[in-house]
Amino acid sequence: MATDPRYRQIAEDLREQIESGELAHGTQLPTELELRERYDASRNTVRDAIKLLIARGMVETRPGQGTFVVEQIIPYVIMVKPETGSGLGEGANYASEIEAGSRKPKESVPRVEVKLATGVIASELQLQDDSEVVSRHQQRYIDGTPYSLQTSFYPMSLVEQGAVRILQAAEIPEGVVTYVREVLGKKQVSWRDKITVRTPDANEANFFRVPDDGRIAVFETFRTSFDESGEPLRLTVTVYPTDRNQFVVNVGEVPPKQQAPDGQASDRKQPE
Amino acid sequence: MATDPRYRQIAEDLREQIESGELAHGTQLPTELELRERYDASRNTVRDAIKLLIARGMVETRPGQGTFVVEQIIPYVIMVKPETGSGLGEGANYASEIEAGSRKPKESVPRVEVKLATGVIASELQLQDDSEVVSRHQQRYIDGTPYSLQTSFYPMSLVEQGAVRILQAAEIPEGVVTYVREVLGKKQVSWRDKITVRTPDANEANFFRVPDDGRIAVFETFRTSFDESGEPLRLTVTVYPTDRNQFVVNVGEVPPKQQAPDGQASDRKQPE
DNA sequence: GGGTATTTGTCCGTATGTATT
DNA sequence: AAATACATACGGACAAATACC
Repeated sequence: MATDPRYRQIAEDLREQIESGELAHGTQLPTELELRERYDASRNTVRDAIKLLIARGMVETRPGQGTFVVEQIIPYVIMVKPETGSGLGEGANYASEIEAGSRKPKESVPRVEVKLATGVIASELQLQDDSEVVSRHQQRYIDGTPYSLQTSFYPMSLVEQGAVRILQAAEIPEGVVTYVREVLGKKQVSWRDKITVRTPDANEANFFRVPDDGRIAVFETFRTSFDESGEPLRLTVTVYPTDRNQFVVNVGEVPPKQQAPDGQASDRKQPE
Repeated sequence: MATDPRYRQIAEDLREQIESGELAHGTQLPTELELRERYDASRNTVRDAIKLLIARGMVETRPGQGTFVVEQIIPYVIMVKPETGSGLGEGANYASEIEAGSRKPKESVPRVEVKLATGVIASELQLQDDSEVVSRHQQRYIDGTPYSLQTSFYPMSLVEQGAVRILQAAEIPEGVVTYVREVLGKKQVSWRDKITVRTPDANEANFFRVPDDGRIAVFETFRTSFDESGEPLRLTVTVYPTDRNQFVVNVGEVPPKQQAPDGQASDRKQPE
């Protein structure tokens, strides 16, 4: 068997030190020059090893300071399906999807635009390509840290039928879904969530304060909501960083979970 | 404003060519030497630009051949919640979670082990640390390509109560859940799914045939199933590559989706 | 604020190895 | 076997960010 390249050997050695706890979370690694001497390799080779650990999300570099083992992140929990009993079709205030606790959600004033539906938007809302839709975009924070970017798309027909407040660039306190139900009698009775993962674009990387080199992916969720007649009411596209979020779906009456800080990932199994 | 480093400028230029369709999916980029001349930069700088595009999942390199724009992948759709009407608690045969069509699922013979529960496993199954659990591990394929790695953990108490076939290293055609219901009368009435994303370990990267540098993440899902008394029956941990899978959750009566190949991601919105 | 030392980031040139055709 | 193209590794120079005095 071929021996691993030098930079992989070095990365492997550092990885073991990190996983064994020898290098604790948040502590600084030896500098590149020290590692260069320790492993008797060139600085560039050491840097290649570090790049590998960065790609695996184990360390981060801070120019002028050094290289550090990343801190553990306690993930936010996103409930896809509300607890049974809380009833469907609320979901206007996203605070309900956040685990209770000391966490304080905050959201920006929506930016409202009228656009032409294309691609996924048209297809999910079952509209012709280039139909008009209203787009409402918000940035959301928890405890001051960027949490998600969300854009909801509504068919323009809702506005034409009288739900004009959808066009207002202001929060709709009772929620758009409640508003549409009150004005038009259209009730959201079901939805489909699609959860995908991709690399963030430059804007998203900037907002979430993650590196813009694609090494931290984002969840992109598509929620298409339907009324009783099966007609799509809206499409909500939400983007979350994968490094601090997880989704939970409850099916049936699930017993409440006693809070455990949820240690590390499971020990994994090898395919023979 | 500071100008971007050369390698980012080059990456940006190539990115635009790819996204504009000038460089179609599957086509070869100019070689490093050609790019070196075109951009009047060193080969190492060109390589840094390509590394950025690799991290973003836009291109791949093949030694001896060249650098290519990655092909579009048509994702598999994983249904988290079965269509209403299909009843809960089947889910033994995972084929049901795959979209119908020409796709042929296949799974390996389970590897069965008795282990001590630790961390998440103990906590999800509400067992003491170091209690015994039965682990059943399988590799699953669709159309011959690696699809997921799955390990289910069962409390040893199920075996002690008489469900001895859980220990057999062979498929249980009717499904373990059905078997447990028939033998012990314990019925799976609910479950909780947790969906997270992380980088694959070496074994997973090898099985899924993705690069082992962490640039393609995996979904790791935890499904904890409960019986009528709220007692955990099993924990199933499944790992899927994020580059070819997506999750769909239906809540309420969702109208069937007319099949559209689901073009590109939504056009994204900028945080002011 | 300024100056200096430390540390990582960028960019270059070169040589050699390995995979593929 | 030869040619091509990417992978690894080295060494060097300077820039940029940070911390400290």
